[in-house]
Amino acid sequence: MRLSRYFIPLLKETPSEAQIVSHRLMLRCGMIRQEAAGIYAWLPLGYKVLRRIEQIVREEMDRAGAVEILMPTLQQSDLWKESNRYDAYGPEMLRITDRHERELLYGPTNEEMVTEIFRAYVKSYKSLPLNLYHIQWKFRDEVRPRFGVMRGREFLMKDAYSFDLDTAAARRSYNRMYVAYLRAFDRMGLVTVPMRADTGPIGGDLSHEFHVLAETGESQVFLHKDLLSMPVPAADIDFDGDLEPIVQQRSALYAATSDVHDQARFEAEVPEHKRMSTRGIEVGQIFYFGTKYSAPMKALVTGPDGKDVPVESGSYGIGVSRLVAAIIEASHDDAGIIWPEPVAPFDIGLVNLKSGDAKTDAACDNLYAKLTASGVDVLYDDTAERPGAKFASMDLIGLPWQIVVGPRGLEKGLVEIKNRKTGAKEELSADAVVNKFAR
RNA sequence: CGGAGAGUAGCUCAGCCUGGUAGAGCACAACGUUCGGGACGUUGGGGCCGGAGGUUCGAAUCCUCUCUCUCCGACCA
Repeated sequence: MRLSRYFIPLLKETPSEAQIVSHRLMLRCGMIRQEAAGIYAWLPLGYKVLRRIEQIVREEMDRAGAVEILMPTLQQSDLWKESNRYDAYGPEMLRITDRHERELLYGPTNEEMVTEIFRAYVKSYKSLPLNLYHIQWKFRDEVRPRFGVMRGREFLMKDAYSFDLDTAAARRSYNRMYVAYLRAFDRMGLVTVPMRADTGPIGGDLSHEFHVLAETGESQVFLHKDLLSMPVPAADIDFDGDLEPIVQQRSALYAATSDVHDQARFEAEVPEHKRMSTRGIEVGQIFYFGTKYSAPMKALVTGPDGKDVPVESGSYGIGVSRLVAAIIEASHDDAGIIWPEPVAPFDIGLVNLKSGDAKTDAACDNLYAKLTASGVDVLYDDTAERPGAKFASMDLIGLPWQIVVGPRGLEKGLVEIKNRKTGAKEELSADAVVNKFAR
């Protein structure tokens, strides 16, 4: 993409509303624009990152055997009355009345709707296990939205719902999501720790929150340090196999949010030099809640014994839009964002140091064409800005690599490549650069 | 929902106390000089001062109401 034809409204100054680094950087990079409290428009750069994160989540859900659907943002109140949550959910639920005076709501979550879909079609244990998920905008009318997309009212969430005949099978479904989450977050360059957690208003018996450790996190967390260096299951992990050991390996080590933290147990179980207390950003949560919805909503399946039983369920959320901010919190420096390669909005930034100079333009255009043709996503700064400004902008945007092309290097037939994370620079011929990055 | 604060140019803010025809820096446009880590000069465009009412000869400024946003606390992917 040529910068001169793109839309990245960079800001030199920090808008006054931004309190945390990710919010500040997202605004300065022109990734998002606030349209109302906790409601954001996603500008091209932000939207690209959002989609890349979404795609990783999708791939890992699919790998774990979940099936993607798309449910609407608006729901009728009837279903929520069936589960008795219409009143229980309170003012956080945005309620809307249509022209026929029907009560609608902007979905804060989808247990009811997915259960309705399930019960309409699935009657036999032979159709199980089943896991349906979607990636859709949610709305929760938070009293106090803040920190940009970290705590917006409208947010993009992946929510999956598992259906099983009995608790043992439900546990296996839960484990599949547990492992899928470890993999998805790892692919985004994040170190996350699953923590035993409160089940909150959604309810249930078994729940883990996945936290990214960061100073600006909203939750206080306590954990065994070894959890930070646990191996993440590889892509060829057998999701039909026994995943319990993977879950147990982590569950054996103490990790809890302040809601369920037990200081005495923490000190008893974790040797002092392994204790860690810090802040965490919750980027995912998984629940097993049994028949909480299937029983009142009569989502029954017939078992091998011919008897109808309410289906055993769990729900599994990932805050996709929150992850954009969480990744920035976890990966930045004074100059700007440092994108992990898998979620970077572009693979490479190409800086033309002397736009308008025939030789430099030709060299850049040539590099840009070759890299693009070989599948590399390049942001090509072909503007007439001064070099200093271009470097600052590129560092702010934080693409993993920068290629710098100027007359001085071209005299020697070389261009410079710089790694954003390490700052390491190297001079190479244009052909060598193409070879290095071509897919 | 309790407490605190802010709405003036695209952004950051001054002006308000003590009413008198709206300002700065950055950004934007033109020209010139520049150009390897956020250049400089000259000129120019841009704001019914969040909205409504009131006081006054006169309101960004004083009063009342209202809307929006931000921060601190209790709740949440």
